[in-house]
Amino acid sequence: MIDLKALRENPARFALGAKAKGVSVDIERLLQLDEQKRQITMEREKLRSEQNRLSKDAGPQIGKLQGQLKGAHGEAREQIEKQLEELKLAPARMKAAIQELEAKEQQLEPAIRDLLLQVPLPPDGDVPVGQGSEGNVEVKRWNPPPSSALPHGFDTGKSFEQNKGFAGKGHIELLAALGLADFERGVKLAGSRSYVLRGAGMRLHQAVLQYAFNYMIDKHGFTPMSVPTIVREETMVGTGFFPAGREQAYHVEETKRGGGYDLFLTGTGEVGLMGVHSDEILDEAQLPLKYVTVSTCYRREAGAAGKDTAGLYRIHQFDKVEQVVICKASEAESRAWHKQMIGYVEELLQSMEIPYRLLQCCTGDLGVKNADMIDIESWMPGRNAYGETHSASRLYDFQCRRLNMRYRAGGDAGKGETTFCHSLNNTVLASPRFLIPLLEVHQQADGSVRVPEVLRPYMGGVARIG
RNA sequence: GGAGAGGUGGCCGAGCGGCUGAAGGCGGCGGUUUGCUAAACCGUUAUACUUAUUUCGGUAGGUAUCGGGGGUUCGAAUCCCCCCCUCUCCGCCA
Repeated sequence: MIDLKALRENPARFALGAKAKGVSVDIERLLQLDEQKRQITMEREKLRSEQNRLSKDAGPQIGKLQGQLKGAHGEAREQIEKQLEELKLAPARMKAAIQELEAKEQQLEPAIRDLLLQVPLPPDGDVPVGQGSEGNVEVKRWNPPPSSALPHGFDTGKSFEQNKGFAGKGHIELLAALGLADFERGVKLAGSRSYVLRGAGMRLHQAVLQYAFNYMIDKHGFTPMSVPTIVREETMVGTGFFPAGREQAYHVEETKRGGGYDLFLTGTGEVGLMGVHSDEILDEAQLPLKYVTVSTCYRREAGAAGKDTAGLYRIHQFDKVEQVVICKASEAESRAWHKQMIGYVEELLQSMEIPYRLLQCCTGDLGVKNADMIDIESWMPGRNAYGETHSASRLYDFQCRRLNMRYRAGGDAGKGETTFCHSLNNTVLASPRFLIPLLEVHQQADGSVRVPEVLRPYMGGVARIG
């Protein structure tokens, strides 16, 4: 959520930002409604203030008279009753007027909130302008140098055969040949875009996840977390996935069964990690919070019908190691963390000798909550193309404002202003999608797949699949 | 699933129709004292929205907030209704 005050002061900035992102939202109307509401609120508060004053003046008298009333009879009683009536008259009249204004406010509120939630965070000035993914800009490319695993290195500018001396297979073919996955039975169980991993396939899946998870904890000091993957609507709204991404989430309709609220399956561990400290005021000294989780992710893939239907690329359920950083409200710090979080992933990919590139996403590809986003794409020989495996976002206070996550300057419950935190997130590793580059790049001429050395401890020492 | 008890400021905890934005304690901050540390004492210490003013750091005012939402009342932390959450006991259970 953006700051409504900032919007009032500089509507053009947000209008341009929305335009650059290709998001249509009626900012003009939002400002009008906000202005209306504030007028009404001011009036109401004025009345209320007056009422409070009257009440304070008349209150003790009323109390006294009511006490006298108990022992009074006849004419004296009538006298007191009359006085009471008079005393109550003025504040009672105000009450009606106040309630009327309150009703008006309550009419305006949902509309304002709906619109406000839709206003995207404007992209940073240095983000290239573009319509969609075709406007993204490659900023870096890394190819593995020669090594024992890849004697000639791997150059994504050349064909697979030129690199490795034989014609490679795609991951679907490899999975089938090595008995690592079973798509038919997956579909039988759970419908399209479902799969079963088996044997070394499942083991490799777990190995990359564990490797990546431990890597963030042991090498970079992230705090390991397990967080809910089935959450309340407030958490989805707070983390910025709703309302815009509502169609992407599986919806568990508990209210239909008599429950008090519905639940939603999360499409990323980010939701749980960011939700942990919602409605909290953290101490400045606690920051930055560096969290990593590994969790199952559920995505409806609505609107992706017909896209990437085969294989492990676009599936409804997968597992992901996700990192988030919650830091102080500082653009410089936010930018520095972004670089670091990307750096961790680069290191990780390099350790597994997977060619990758960094893409600076353009304005049209950012989504409502990001000021800046870098996608990391791994080389997928079967597609003869890079495919997105990671996405690193910088959100400033957009998410923390929605989540009401603040910190107090000056350390342990000390004095100081409260400020919304800044947040960032990045994939560490998502599997089984990541098995695509892993299997395809490391396949051998004999049809087997070499397991990168760093993964072997997680595979019971296995060096080769098949 | 059944039966009970509760949710009050950063934390603990009192209040159970007006004198309460809220006692007391802890913690934090400032000060006094003091070889140092500690202790003692004094002061101070919620958040959001909003208005006016401003030498843009403030200053003065208003409204709201005692889990959330509604209601009763001239007036609600306090009474009533709905919801959410926590705890205890029983049942079921990976």
